[in-house]
Amino acid sequence: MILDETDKKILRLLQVDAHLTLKDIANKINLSLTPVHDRVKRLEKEGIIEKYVSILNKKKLGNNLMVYCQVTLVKQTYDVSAGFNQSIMNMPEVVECNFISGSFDYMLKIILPDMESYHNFHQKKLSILPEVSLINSFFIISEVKSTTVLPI
Amino acid sequence: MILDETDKKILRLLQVDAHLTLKDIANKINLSLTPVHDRVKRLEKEGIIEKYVSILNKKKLGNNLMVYCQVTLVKQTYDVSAGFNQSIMNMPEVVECNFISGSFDYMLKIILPDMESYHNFHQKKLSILPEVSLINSFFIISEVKSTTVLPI
DNA sequence: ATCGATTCAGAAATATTTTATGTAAAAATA
DNA sequence: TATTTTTACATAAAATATTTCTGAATCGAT
Repeated sequence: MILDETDKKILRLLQVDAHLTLKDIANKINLSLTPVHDRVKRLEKEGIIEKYVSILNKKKLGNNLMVYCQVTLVKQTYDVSAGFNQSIMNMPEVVECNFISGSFDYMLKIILPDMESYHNFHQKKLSILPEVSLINSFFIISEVKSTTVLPI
Repeated sequence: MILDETDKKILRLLQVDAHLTLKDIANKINLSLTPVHDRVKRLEKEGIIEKYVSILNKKKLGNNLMVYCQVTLVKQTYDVSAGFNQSIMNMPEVVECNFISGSFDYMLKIILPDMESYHNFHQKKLSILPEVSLINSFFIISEVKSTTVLPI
């Protein structure tokens, strides 16, 4: 699927604010409702637009700690890896998990209320997994940038 | 601000799908439109709901490479740090940047089309910064989990 | 030149959001 | 305890937004 400049303009706008109305978008890119509507629907159908979500404020929800965890598995076989993946999917505090090539196997990003919660998570949920051999934690002191916007 | 169970139910729904109508939400939590409307407006006003965004498909936009970069600065002074932060804010391929305590200073997450783009980014945009002393890259082989949903 | 496909505009129909009005229960005050 | 105030909710009407319909203009291909 080929995106023309109009598609890209729409995507750039919707990435930043999904609550813009079709009319808002139409005005901003000098078009009528119809093409904007049709294009958005097409972008949704094609899966270019995956979903619309609300971004909540971490701190106001009491989540004041973010941690990167480098995890090394006991073995690098498919079974061990699949078992680990499965466990991670059911951990809401793990907001990011990526399989890595390097001196460890996974990079995780964890969001939690405080250090006590992290201690608990580390001891009772992560290190307890049979697939996990080593955990290396990096505590985030300050968030400089965090965006869902992709370059288009 | 205190969130009751009804607020939390609304937030859980909107985090996953911001295109649910007030009616949809009202039905799902057995309420009428008014309280749902009023609560959502209050959550927006209080900043609990920060924004509504569209999530786009990386691969369909041609971004097939994700990299974590551990960056060490030349000095850990405020000025150097502030200069680095400023530069990062203007780099659309850097979707995440966090100041870290540990054996390096920053953890970055980069999204790009391919290795060639990364090579270019590394040489022409990142390592060229006067604040940067060392870059350590970890290439993501496979994305296991990536969510904007916070545990509530 | 004509046909078909694509892209867009305008308007009507439908659905959603917003506002207004009112009621009942709980909390606060006299 | 009685009264007032506040809070939370329901229903309905008004204002907006989305969706669908109809048709015109442009571009390519035959």
